[in-house]
Amino acid sequence: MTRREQIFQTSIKLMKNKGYVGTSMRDIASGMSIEAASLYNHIKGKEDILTDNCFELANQFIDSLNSILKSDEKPLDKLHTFISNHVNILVGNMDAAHVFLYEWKHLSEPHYSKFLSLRDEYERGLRKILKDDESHNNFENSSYKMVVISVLSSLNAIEQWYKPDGEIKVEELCNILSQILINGIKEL
Amino acid sequence: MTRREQIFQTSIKLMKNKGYVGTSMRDIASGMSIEAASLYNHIKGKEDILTDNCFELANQFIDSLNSILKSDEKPLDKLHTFISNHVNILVGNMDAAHVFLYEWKHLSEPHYSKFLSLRDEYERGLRKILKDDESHNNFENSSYKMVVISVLSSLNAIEQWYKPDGEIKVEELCNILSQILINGIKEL
DNA sequence: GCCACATACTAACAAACGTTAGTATGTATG
DNA sequence: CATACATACTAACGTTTGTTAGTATGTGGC
Repeated sequence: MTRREQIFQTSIKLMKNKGYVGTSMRDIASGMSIEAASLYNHIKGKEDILTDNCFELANQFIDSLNSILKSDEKPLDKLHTFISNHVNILVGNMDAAHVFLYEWKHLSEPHYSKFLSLRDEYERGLRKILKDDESHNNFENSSYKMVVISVLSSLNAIEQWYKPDGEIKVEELCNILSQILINGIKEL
Repeated sequence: MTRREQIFQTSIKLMKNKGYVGTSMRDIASGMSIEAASLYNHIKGKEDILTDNCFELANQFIDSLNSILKSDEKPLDKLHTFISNHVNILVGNMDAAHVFLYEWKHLSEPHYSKFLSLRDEYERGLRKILKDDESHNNFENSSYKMVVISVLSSLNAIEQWYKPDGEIKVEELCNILSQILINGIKEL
């Protein structure tokens, strides 16, 4: 791992607890046992950290989406793959995911707008996957946004409680979440 | 509305966009067209704003929970009431809800710990309501935390997209969300 | 042995931060 | 008229912020 990557990792961990704005360059430096000024040998500035982290994850999500959209799976299988990919990206980057989810609003332009448009693209992708699944094609149009965001929120909540080293394995996690989302809490 | 309440309202609106740490006393003052020092005639300090906001909402949620727990509704009806109450509190305080949900981590002790314990109490309450409903009493124990957080996350996500003046009424919102959560997206 | 590079340091900068002290002004109550 | 209160101001404080400039040290390749 390069020094730059070490800095990112340290920063993300701190920002998860104290937020992007609440984490100072001196906090980060201190976490690496160096001086704040030394950080600038490896990164251009503080926002580098946020920007890189947010788009690194955003691209993973978008890549996953695109590979699903152009696959020839059946609609319901696409939904399962979507859930599984989403969960795996989250679980594979627990700290980074938190910052990605809750600190992106501190991006400055043009990154802010770019990020929002990627997020929109992802939500429209999930919407398409849901619409193509004819086993529940009787949503009202105005309900889709609600459904899409509910599903994503439930998935993203993993970051709040999942322990990668705990007793629940990732595949199991995907299965249970698919169950809850598709069949509801009634039938688990 | 007292001057103090006006300050809170202005602050919450700013903090929704720029976060608690990212919103300065001068930002707030500027939003009210006064000087930063003048704010201190009405509040003790910056953290007053966050603390008051977080516990105002937390108490609303806890009050709702307690009235449900001691009611004699049937379990499934309790769940519906829980969802309805939760949604109504959120919708009745859209800006405040955002700050409540995402900025509480900047509370300092002892508020931070107190807040966490209220949150825990609320989650345990929902868990009890779910467990009492025998129409789906076959959860594994380790799944309950997941279910509770999934439900709450879906409900809390309302704050991200719901427009109180839009075409969807609050009762309708509660009904659709109950459907999605209880029966899953499959059967809507 | 020399050069390039990665890595770190000290010192300092201007700006922004939350907050305090002291004071002025209007308005309502007695 | 006097007193109290709400509300606002200017000025300043000590601290923290992100960042830059300039310099030192070690390590690997030619």
